[in-house]
Amino acid sequence: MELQLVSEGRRAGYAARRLAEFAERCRRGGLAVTPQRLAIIRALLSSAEHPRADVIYEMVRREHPHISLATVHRTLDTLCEIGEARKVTMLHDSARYDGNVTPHHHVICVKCRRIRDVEIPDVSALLDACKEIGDFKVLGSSLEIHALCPACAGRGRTRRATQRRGSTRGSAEESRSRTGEEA
Amino acid sequence: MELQLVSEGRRAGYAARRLAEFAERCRRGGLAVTPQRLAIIRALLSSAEHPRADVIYEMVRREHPHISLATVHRTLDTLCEIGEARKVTMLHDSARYDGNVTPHHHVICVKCRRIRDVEIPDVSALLDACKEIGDFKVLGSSLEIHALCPACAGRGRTRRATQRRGSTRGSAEESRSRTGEEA
DNA sequence: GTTTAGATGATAATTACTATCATTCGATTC
DNA sequence: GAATCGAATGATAGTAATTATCATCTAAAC
Ligand SMILES: [Mn+2]
Ligand SMILES: [Mn+2]
Ligand SMILES: [Zn+2]
Ligand SMILES: [Zn+2]
Repeated sequence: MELQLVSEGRRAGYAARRLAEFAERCRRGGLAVTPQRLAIIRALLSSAEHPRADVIYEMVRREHPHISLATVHRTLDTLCEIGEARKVTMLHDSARYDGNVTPHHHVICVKCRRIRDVEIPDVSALLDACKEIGDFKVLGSSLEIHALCPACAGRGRTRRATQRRGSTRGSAEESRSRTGEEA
Repeated sequence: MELQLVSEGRRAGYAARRLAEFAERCRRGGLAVTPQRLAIIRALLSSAEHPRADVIYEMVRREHPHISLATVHRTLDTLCEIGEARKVTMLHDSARYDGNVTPHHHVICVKCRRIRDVEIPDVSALLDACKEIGDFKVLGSSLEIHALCPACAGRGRTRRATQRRGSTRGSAEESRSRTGEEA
């Protein structure tokens, strides 16, 4: 199979549609439509680069020279919470190490960040067969499956954590998941 | 298809084999076999948790109370460099945001961290059909395809960066990839 | 226009590394 | 087994990327 990058045209069309509906979606979600929020979502949607917060900051600063970097961080986080944006990986805040260097994939609990190995021959085969995508030379791949672990799925309304850095840390479940040891 | 977690038995067997060959592999790679390195790889291979550096530190400290956290960070990094360990994601050092909230996947350049969208219907279909893996309830997924972008693939021996946090930053290529703007 | 809950800006604090450097030690050589 | 020496380690300072705090401001409702 021949995999393709998403074209800039498709991306831009999608972005334009999202942007048009943004204010309405904010109001529906009970969020104020501020110039800062508009500028930030516009910057994010204008880029195919999956930018970092500091990059968004630099972009937005041209139109809003007084905006605070903290506002950019906060707003991007808020956008993720209301489903207007996402992070490319949910494991961006600290390195998780793996002694298994064979190709494999991971299930990650979105609440406690417990990670377990999965093997998915179909996906691995598909990707092994694919040596390039667009003009990128493929080296390998890793699938991150978002899930709820048994502990977090069972009566999950405790701690509707916002998944901010550290916001879920310190709970019994969390610390168990962070010991790194077998039961 | 019924996806399964990798069983603890299989994991432990693999870990035992890796550990047995570790000293030899170090020597072959020109690395000294120190008690700290042995303790760290043993801790990593004893866990199915994909632990963070601080978790490894706590585990190792029981046997080596004088070990430094810096040594743990350094050693884990070294282990990754010689292929004895890996990180679960290569995007762990800062958040990358995405305004495209439809399910899709990403190609990531391992050198400059440029990220582009990819759609892979086969993978998405496979995962959509799968509601649980072991006792984890699946919510979604995201495939991270490691690759070389056109810019980095063309005469790539410049900066054989060790992929440490920031070690590749500041290059022309890198800063271009971090502007988040279209050409 | 007034009210007010939520948003912002300035800035301090925190987390997770990363760099520096004096000291120690594993491996090789004798 | 002792000498040698460059790599490895520990202690600690420094940095980057958030995250928290709080006084001030403002969008939205009335
Ligand atoms: Mn793994
Ligand atoms: Mn994307
Ligand atoms: Zn969980
Ligand atoms: Zn690149």
